[in-house]
Amino acid sequence: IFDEGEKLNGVYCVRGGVSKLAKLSSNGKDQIVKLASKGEVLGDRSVIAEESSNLSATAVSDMEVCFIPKEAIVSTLHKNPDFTYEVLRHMAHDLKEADAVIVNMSQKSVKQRIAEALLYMKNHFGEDADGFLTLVLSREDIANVVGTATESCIRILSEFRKEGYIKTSGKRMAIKEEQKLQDLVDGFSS
Amino acid sequence: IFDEGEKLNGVYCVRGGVSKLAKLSSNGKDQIVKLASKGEVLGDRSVIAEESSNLSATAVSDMEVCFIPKEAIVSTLHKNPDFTYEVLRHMAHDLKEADAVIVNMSQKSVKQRIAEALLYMKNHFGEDADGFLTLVLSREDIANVVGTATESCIRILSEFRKEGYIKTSGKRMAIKEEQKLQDLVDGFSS
DNA sequence: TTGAAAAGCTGACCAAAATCATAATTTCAG
DNA sequence: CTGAAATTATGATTTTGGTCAGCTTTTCAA
Repeated sequence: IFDEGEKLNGVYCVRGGVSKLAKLSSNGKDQIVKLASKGEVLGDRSVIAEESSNLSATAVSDMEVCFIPKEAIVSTLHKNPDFTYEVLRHMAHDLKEADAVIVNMSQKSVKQRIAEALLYMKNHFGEDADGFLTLVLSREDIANVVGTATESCIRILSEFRKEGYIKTSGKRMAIKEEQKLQDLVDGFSS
Repeated sequence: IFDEGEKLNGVYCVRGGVSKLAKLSSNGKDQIVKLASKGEVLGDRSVIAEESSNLSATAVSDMEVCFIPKEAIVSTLHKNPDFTYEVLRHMAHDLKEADAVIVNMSQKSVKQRIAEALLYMKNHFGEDADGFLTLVLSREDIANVVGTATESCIRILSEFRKEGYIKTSGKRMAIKEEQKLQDLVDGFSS
């Protein structure tokens, strides 16, 4: 949808499908910073801060997006203080979430972060009739979400499968023992 | 100044000195999310998002702060759209910085992150006449900034000292070879 | 001034995770 | 359907960094 460093002249509103927002690190690996789905807006930070994008946005599944030009946003922000205030509240909330992510990244183990990512996928994107997660990500994408090597991610998912916490079918995954994963995240057992 | 979970009824404006904003992780360790100095505002996110604080703010050095009650902020935000817009721009910028921190945390080694922290301390807080960093942090605080164990932090700083990149005098530190540290951060050599 | 507490330092050891290598499986275009 | 490419899987090895333990130095209050 757009690339890192690109100058955006508008924002994208997600109508359907899922997009990953990633940032390239100096060692060449992508770090996925956010997964955006229906109702979420991409590029708002860059347009508001009047800087070029710090992230790239890529479709994970087929997507429908609509474009809102920069001028429309900026003029609404100036004309409608209530709107601005709401955007502000939203950003303040995002910032607090970002703090939580920073703490997770630096203090939790890869296993805990993967368990957390699975729960996040379930809670934010749901599961289908068979109990499989609606959002299908490659192991590599999951690894990039939690900031680890693809192999480590695969290994830990295999372990979860052997423990019976999840089941897999191709790249589709289903959570069988949500509580066990939650315990892992919370640091019970190990 | 205030604690995590506390309900703030105003923001604090830093007049002088330095404050650390930290978040307690589930394993009991503090993660320092931000160092705030003169001109910066503490607690703005929580007041704007109308949530209780997700961070604790602690003085690192003697500080002078002034308090601005919540009502004053909120009413100004509603009355003065330009002010709101500026706050919004500022937050959008902070969010982009937070993304960068997330990438650093997950993709860079402890050594790289410590080197980066030293450069950050120099660039944001300056150095005195003798070339020592103005901001004096304990090894433990530095470890909490980069998200590592205190011992690892000490070990790596010792290494930097032996390599001649920095010199130390008590807990005061001076950067001798800025370029070498920068090369480390950028991933040249190792 | 002194003695206890805090901070800094160092070594030994261990666990977590990255890397390298290679194989099996799945996906998909033609 | 079929073969190449991508993805998933797993083993072996190495590196990084955390933990534990003991020690020295600094700081600071009584």
